[in-house]
Amino acid sequence: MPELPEVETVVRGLSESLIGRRIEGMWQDWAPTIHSPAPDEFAARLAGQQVRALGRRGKYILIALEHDTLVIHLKMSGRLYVTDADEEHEADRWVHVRFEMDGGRQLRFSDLRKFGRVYLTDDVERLLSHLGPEPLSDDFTLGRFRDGMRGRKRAIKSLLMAQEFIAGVGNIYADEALFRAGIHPATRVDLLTEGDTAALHQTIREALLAGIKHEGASIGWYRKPDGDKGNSQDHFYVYGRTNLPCRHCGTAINKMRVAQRGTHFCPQCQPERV
DNA sequence: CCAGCCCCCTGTCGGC
DNA sequence: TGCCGACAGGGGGCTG
Repeated sequence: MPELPEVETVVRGLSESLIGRRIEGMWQDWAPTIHSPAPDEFAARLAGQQVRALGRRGKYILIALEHDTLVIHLKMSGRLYVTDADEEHEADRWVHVRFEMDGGRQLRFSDLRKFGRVYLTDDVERLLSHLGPEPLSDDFTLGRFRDGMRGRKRAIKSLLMAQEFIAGVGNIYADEALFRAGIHPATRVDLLTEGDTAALHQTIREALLAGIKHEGASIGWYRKPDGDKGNSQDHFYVYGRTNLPCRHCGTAINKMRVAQRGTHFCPQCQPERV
Protein backbone atom coordinates (compact mmCIF):
# COMPACT_ATOMS: atom_id res chain seq x y z
CA MET A 1 0.00 0.00 0.00
CA PRO A 2 1.43 2.93 1.48
CA GLU A 3 3.57 5.63 0.12
CA LEU A 4 4.03 9.08 1.59
CA PRO A 5 0.42 10.27 1.06
CA GLU A 6 -1.09 7.15 2.58
CA VAL A 7 1.28 7.24 5.56
CA GLU A 8 0.58 10.93 6.08
CA THR A 9 -3.16 10.20 6.06
CA VAL A 10 -2.71 7.45 8.63
CA VAL A 11 -0.71 9.77 10.90
CA ARG A 12 -3.34 12.49 10.70
CA GLY A 13 -6.10 9.96 11.34
CA LEU A 14 -4.44 8.53 14.43
CA SER A 15 -3.19 11.66 16.13
CA GLU A 16 -6.29 12.67 17.98
CA SER A 17 -7.02 9.21 19.37
CA LEU A 18 -3.44 8.55 20.48
CA ILE A 19 -1.98 11.78 21.82
CA GLY A 20 -2.07 11.84 25.61
CA ARG A 21 -2.76 8.10 25.92
CA ARG A 22 -0.50 6.02 28.10
CA ILE A 23 0.66 2.68 26.71
CA GLU A 24 0.21 -0.07 29.28
CA GLY A 25 1.44 -3.10 27.39
CA MET A 26 1.70 -4.94 24.12
CA TRP A 27 0.87 -8.30 22.57
CA GLN A 28 2.29 -9.88 19.44
CA ASP A 29 1.97 -13.21 17.67
CA TRP A 30 4.55 -12.84 14.90
CA ALA A 31 7.99 -12.06 16.26
CA PRO A 32 9.57 -10.98 12.96
CA THR A 33 7.29 -7.93 12.99
CA ILE A 34 9.15 -6.69 16.09
CA HIS A 35 12.31 -5.46 14.44
CA SER A 36 14.13 -4.09 17.46
CA PRO A 37 14.68 -4.36 20.32
CA ALA A 38 13.72 -7.98 21.02
CA PRO A 39 10.04 -8.44 22.00
CA ASP A 40 10.63 -8.72 25.76
CA GLU A 41 12.71 -5.57 26.00
CA PHE A 42 10.37 -3.82 23.57
CA ALA A 43 7.35 -4.48 25.76
CA ALA A 44 9.15 -3.60 28.98
CA ARG A 45 10.46 -0.27 27.71
CA LEU A 46 7.17 0.68 26.10
CA ALA A 47 5.00 0.10 29.13
CA GLY A 48 4.09 3.24 31.04
CA GLN A 49 5.11 5.75 28.39
CA GLN A 50 2.66 8.39 27.26
CA VAL A 51 2.14 9.38 23.63
CA ARG A 52 3.38 12.93 23.08
CA ALA A 53 3.08 13.46 19.33
CA LEU A 54 2.69 11.78 15.98
CA GLY A 55 4.77 12.40 12.91
CA ARG A 56 6.12 10.92 9.71
CA ARG A 57 9.50 10.56 8.03
CA GLY A 58 9.33 9.16 4.50
CA LYS A 59 7.11 6.11 4.78
CA TYR A 60 7.80 5.66 8.50
CA ILE A 61 5.20 6.53 11.14
CA LEU A 62 6.69 8.13 14.24
CA ILE A 63 4.89 7.93 17.57
CA ALA A 64 6.86 10.06 20.01
CA LEU A 65 6.71 8.82 23.59
CA GLU A 66 8.24 10.24 26.75
CA HIS A 67 11.60 8.48 26.42
CA ASP A 68 11.47 6.66 23.08
CA THR A 69 9.88 6.80 19.67
CA LEU A 70 7.67 3.99 18.43
CA VAL A 71 8.41 3.69 14.72
CA ILE A 72 6.15 1.73 12.37
CA HIS A 73 6.59 0.85 8.71
CA LEU A 74 3.46 -0.49 7.01
CA LYS A 75 5.32 -1.97 4.00
CA MET A 76 2.79 -3.46 1.55
CA SER A 77 -0.27 -4.38 3.61
CA GLY A 78 -0.01 -2.82 7.07
CA ARG A 79 -3.02 -1.12 8.64
CA LEU A 80 -3.36 0.75 11.92
CA TYR A 81 -6.53 1.52 13.81
CA VAL A 82 -7.70 2.25 17.32
CA THR A 83 -10.54 0.35 18.95
CA ASP A 84 -11.88 -0.58 22.35
CA ALA A 85 -10.11 -3.60 23.80
CA ASP A 86 -13.13 -5.86 23.29
CA GLU A 87 -14.22 -4.40 19.98
CA GLU A 88 -13.98 -6.48 16.81
CA HIS A 89 -12.71 -5.09 13.53
CA GLU A 90 -12.80 -6.37 9.96
CA ALA A 91 -9.00 -6.42 9.73
CA ASP A 92 -8.45 -8.29 13.02
CA ARG A 93 -7.83 -11.53 11.16
CA TRP A 94 -4.37 -10.24 10.26
CA VAL A 95 -3.53 -8.39 13.48
CA HIS A 96 -0.03 -9.26 14.68
CA VAL A 97 0.60 -6.53 17.23
CA ARG A 98 -1.71 -4.85 19.73
CA PHE A 99 -0.67 -1.88 21.83
CA GLU A 100 -2.83 -1.74 24.94
CA MET A 101 -3.56 1.77 26.19
CA ASP A 102 -5.27 3.41 29.10
CA GLY A 103 -9.00 3.95 28.93
CA GLY A 104 -9.46 0.43 27.56
CA ARG A 105 -8.31 1.44 24.10
CA GLN A 106 -6.04 -0.48 21.71
CA LEU A 107 -3.87 0.44 18.76
CA ARG A 108 -3.86 -2.56 16.43
CA PHE A 109 -1.37 -3.33 13.68
CA SER A 110 -2.92 -5.57 11.04
CA ASP A 111 -0.62 -6.87 8.32
CA LEU A 112 -1.77 -9.51 5.88
CA ARG A 113 1.57 -10.03 4.19
CA LYS A 114 3.64 -9.71 7.37
CA PHE A 115 6.23 -7.42 5.80
CA GLY A 116 5.55 -4.54 8.19
CA ARG A 117 7.93 -3.73 11.05
CA VAL A 118 7.85 -1.91 14.38
CA TYR A 119 10.85 -0.35 16.13
CA LEU A 120 11.39 1.28 19.49
CA THR A 121 14.31 3.67 19.64
CA ASP A 122 15.68 6.60 21.60
CA ASP A 123 17.58 7.75 18.51
CA VAL A 124 15.22 8.17 15.55
CA GLU A 125 17.77 10.20 13.65
CA ARG A 126 20.16 7.30 13.64
CA LEU A 127 17.51 4.69 12.84
CA LEU A 128 16.36 6.69 9.82
CA SER A 129 19.68 8.21 8.83
CA HIS A 130 19.63 6.38 5.51
CA LEU A 131 16.68 8.43 4.24
CA GLY A 132 17.00 11.21 1.70
CA PRO A 133 15.20 14.56 1.94
CA GLU A 134 11.51 14.93 2.71
CA PRO A 135 10.04 15.93 -0.64
CA LEU A 136 7.46 18.27 0.91
CA SER A 137 9.95 20.07 3.13
CA ASP A 138 12.34 22.93 2.41
CA ASP A 139 15.20 20.41 2.45
CA PHE A 140 14.10 19.22 -0.95
CA THR A 141 15.69 21.93 -3.04
CA LEU A 142 16.18 21.83 -6.78
CA GLY A 143 19.92 22.03 -6.17
CA ARG A 144 19.97 19.01 -3.93
CA PHE A 145 17.74 17.11 -6.37
CA ARG A 146 20.08 17.93 -9.25
CA ASP A 147 23.18 17.01 -7.24
CA GLY A 148 21.71 13.63 -6.39
CA MET A 149 21.23 12.88 -10.07
CA ARG A 150 24.71 13.90 -11.18
CA GLY A 151 26.71 11.08 -12.73
CA ARG A 152 23.85 8.59 -12.52
CA LYS A 153 22.91 6.41 -15.46
CA ARG A 154 20.06 4.34 -14.08
CA ALA A 155 16.44 4.68 -15.13
CA ILE A 156 14.90 7.79 -13.59
CA LYS A 157 11.99 5.83 -12.15
CA SER A 158 14.24 3.53 -10.16
CA LEU A 159 16.07 6.55 -8.75
CA LEU A 160 12.79 8.22 -7.72
CA MET A 161 11.90 5.12 -5.70
CA ALA A 162 15.28 4.96 -3.92
CA GLN A 163 14.58 6.09 -0.35
CA GLU A 164 18.12 7.37 0.18
CA PHE A 165 17.53 9.73 -2.76
CA ILE A 166 14.04 10.96 -1.83
CA ALA A 167 12.06 9.65 1.14
CA GLY A 168 8.48 8.57 0.60
CA VAL A 169 8.05 8.13 -3.15
CA GLY A 170 7.04 4.62 -4.21
CA ASN A 171 5.73 2.89 -7.29
CA ILE A 172 2.48 4.80 -7.69
CA TYR A 173 3.66 8.35 -7.15
CA ALA A 174 6.83 7.78 -9.18
CA ASP A 175 4.66 6.90 -12.19
CA GLU A 176 2.35 9.83 -11.52
CA ALA A 177 5.18 12.36 -11.13
CA LEU A 178 6.86 11.17 -14.33
CA PHE A 179 3.63 11.49 -16.29
CA ARG A 180 3.04 15.00 -15.00
CA ALA A 181 6.57 15.93 -16.09
CA GLY A 182 6.24 14.26 -19.50
CA ILE A 183 9.22 11.97 -18.88
CA HIS A 184 9.38 8.34 -19.94
CA PRO A 185 10.04 6.20 -16.83
CA ALA A 186 12.95 4.30 -18.38
CA THR A 187 14.85 7.46 -19.36
CA ARG A 188 18.46 7.35 -18.20
CA VAL A 189 19.09 10.05 -15.62
CA ASP A 190 22.04 11.43 -17.57
CA LEU A 191 19.76 12.10 -20.55
CA LEU A 192 17.45 14.42 -18.60
CA THR A 193 17.65 18.11 -19.46
CA GLU A 194 17.75 20.95 -16.95
CA GLY A 195 14.11 21.56 -17.85
CA ASP A 196 13.20 17.94 -17.17
CA THR A 197 14.86 18.06 -13.78
CA ALA A 198 13.11 21.26 -12.77
CA ALA A 199 9.75 19.93 -13.97
CA LEU A 200 10.19 16.68 -12.08
CA HIS A 201 11.23 18.45 -8.91
CA GLN A 202 7.90 20.26 -9.11
CA THR A 203 5.67 17.33 -10.19
CA ILE A 204 6.96 15.00 -7.48
CA ARG A 205 5.54 17.42 -4.93
CA GLU A 206 2.36 17.98 -6.92
CA ALA A 207 1.66 14.26 -7.21
CA LEU A 208 2.28 13.71 -3.49
CA LEU A 209 0.15 16.70 -2.48
CA ALA A 210 -2.69 15.45 -4.68
CA GLY A 211 -2.41 12.08 -2.95
CA ILE A 212 -2.64 13.70 0.48
CA LYS A 213 -5.53 15.90 -0.58
CA HIS A 214 -7.48 12.79 -1.59
CA GLU A 215 -6.45 10.95 1.59
CA GLY A 216 -4.36 8.27 -0.07
CA ALA A 217 -5.03 5.52 -2.57
CA SER A 218 -7.22 2.52 -1.65
CA ILE A 219 -6.41 -0.05 -4.30
CA GLY A 220 -6.04 -3.16 -2.19
CA TRP A 221 -5.92 -3.22 1.59
CA TYR A 222 -5.19 0.38 2.42
CA ARG A 223 -7.80 2.11 4.53
CA LYS A 224 -7.66 5.22 6.60
CA PRO A 225 -7.59 4.59 10.35
CA ASP A 226 -11.34 5.30 10.46
CA GLY A 227 -11.90 2.44 8.00
CA ASP A 228 -12.88 4.59 5.04
CA LYS A 229 -11.16 4.36 1.68
CA GLY A 230 -8.98 7.10 0.31
CA ASN A 231 -9.85 8.53 -3.10
CA SER A 232 -6.44 9.21 -4.58
CA GLN A 233 -6.80 6.33 -7.06
CA ASP A 234 -9.72 8.13 -8.74
CA HIS A 235 -7.35 10.91 -9.72
CA PHE A 236 -4.43 8.92 -11.12
CA TYR A 237 -3.25 9.78 -14.60
CA VAL A 238 -1.46 6.52 -15.32
CA TYR A 239 -1.13 4.12 -12.36
CA GLY A 240 -3.52 1.19 -12.82
CA ARG A 241 -4.90 2.71 -16.02
CA THR A 242 -3.38 0.26 -18.52
CA ASN A 243 -5.19 0.43 -21.89
CA LEU A 244 -7.41 3.26 -20.70
CA PRO A 245 -7.23 6.56 -22.59
CA CYS A 246 -4.69 9.12 -21.43
CA ARG A 247 -6.46 12.00 -19.70
CA HIS A 248 -4.42 14.45 -21.76
CA CYS A 249 -4.26 12.99 -25.26
CA GLY A 250 -6.50 9.92 -25.38
CA THR A 251 -3.70 7.50 -26.28
CA ALA A 252 -3.92 4.12 -24.53
CA ILE A 253 -1.81 3.98 -21.37
CA ASN A 254 0.99 1.40 -21.63
CA LYS A 255 2.43 -0.86 -18.96
CA MET A 256 6.02 -2.06 -18.83
CA ARG A 257 8.57 -3.20 -16.26
CA VAL A 258 11.17 -0.86 -14.83
CA ALA A 259 13.31 -1.99 -11.92
CA GLN A 260 11.09 -5.07 -11.52
CA ARG A 261 8.02 -2.93 -10.87
CA GLY A 262 4.89 -2.50 -12.94
CA THR A 263 5.25 0.87 -14.63
CA HIS A 264 2.50 2.87 -16.31
CA PHE A 265 2.99 5.65 -18.84
CA CYS A 266 1.51 7.40 -21.84
CA PRO A 267 3.62 6.66 -24.93
CA GLN A 268 2.48 9.92 -26.51
CA CYS A 269 2.94 12.31 -23.57
CA GLN A 270 6.10 10.53 -22.30
CA PRO A 271 8.07 9.67 -25.43
CA GLU A 272 11.11 7.45 -25.18
CA ARG A 273 14.45 9.28 -25.30
CA VAL A 274 17.45 8.04 -27.21
C1' DC B 1 27.24 1.81 -10.19
C1' DC B 2 23.46 -0.75 -11.62
C1' DA B 3 20.38 -4.38 -13.79
C1' DG B 4 18.50 -8.49 -12.60
C1' DC B 5 17.31 -11.89 -9.65
C1' DC B 6 16.34 -13.89 -5.00
C1' DC B 7 13.92 -13.52 -0.55
C1' DC B 8 10.38 -12.19 3.07
C1' DC B 9 4.33 -13.37 3.06
C1' DT B 10 -0.75 -13.90 1.73
C1' DG B 11 -4.45 -13.12 -1.27
C1' DT B 12 -6.60 -12.31 -5.76
C1' DC B 13 -7.14 -12.61 -10.53
C1' DG B 14 -6.81 -14.27 -15.29
C1' DG B 15 -5.83 -18.00 -18.41
C1' DC B 16 -6.19 -22.70 -19.61
C1' DT C 1 -14.76 -25.84 -11.54
C1' DG C 2 -9.97 -26.33 -10.43
C1' DC C 3 -5.28 -25.48 -10.76
C1' DC C 4 -1.27 -22.58 -11.48
C1' DG C 5 1.41 -18.82 -12.39
C1' DA C 6 1.69 -13.88 -12.25
C1' DC C 7 1.23 -10.02 -9.68
C1' DA C 8 0.46 -6.64 -5.69
C1' DG C 9 1.46 0.09 -2.91
C1' DG C 10 8.11 -2.18 0.16
C1' DG C 11 12.67 -3.17 0.96
C1' DG C 12 17.10 -5.98 1.85
C1' DG C 13 20.58 -8.72 -0.21
C1' DC C 14 23.38 -11.03 -3.62
C1' DT C 15 25.71 -11.67 -8.24
C1' DG C 16 27.77 -10.37 -12.41
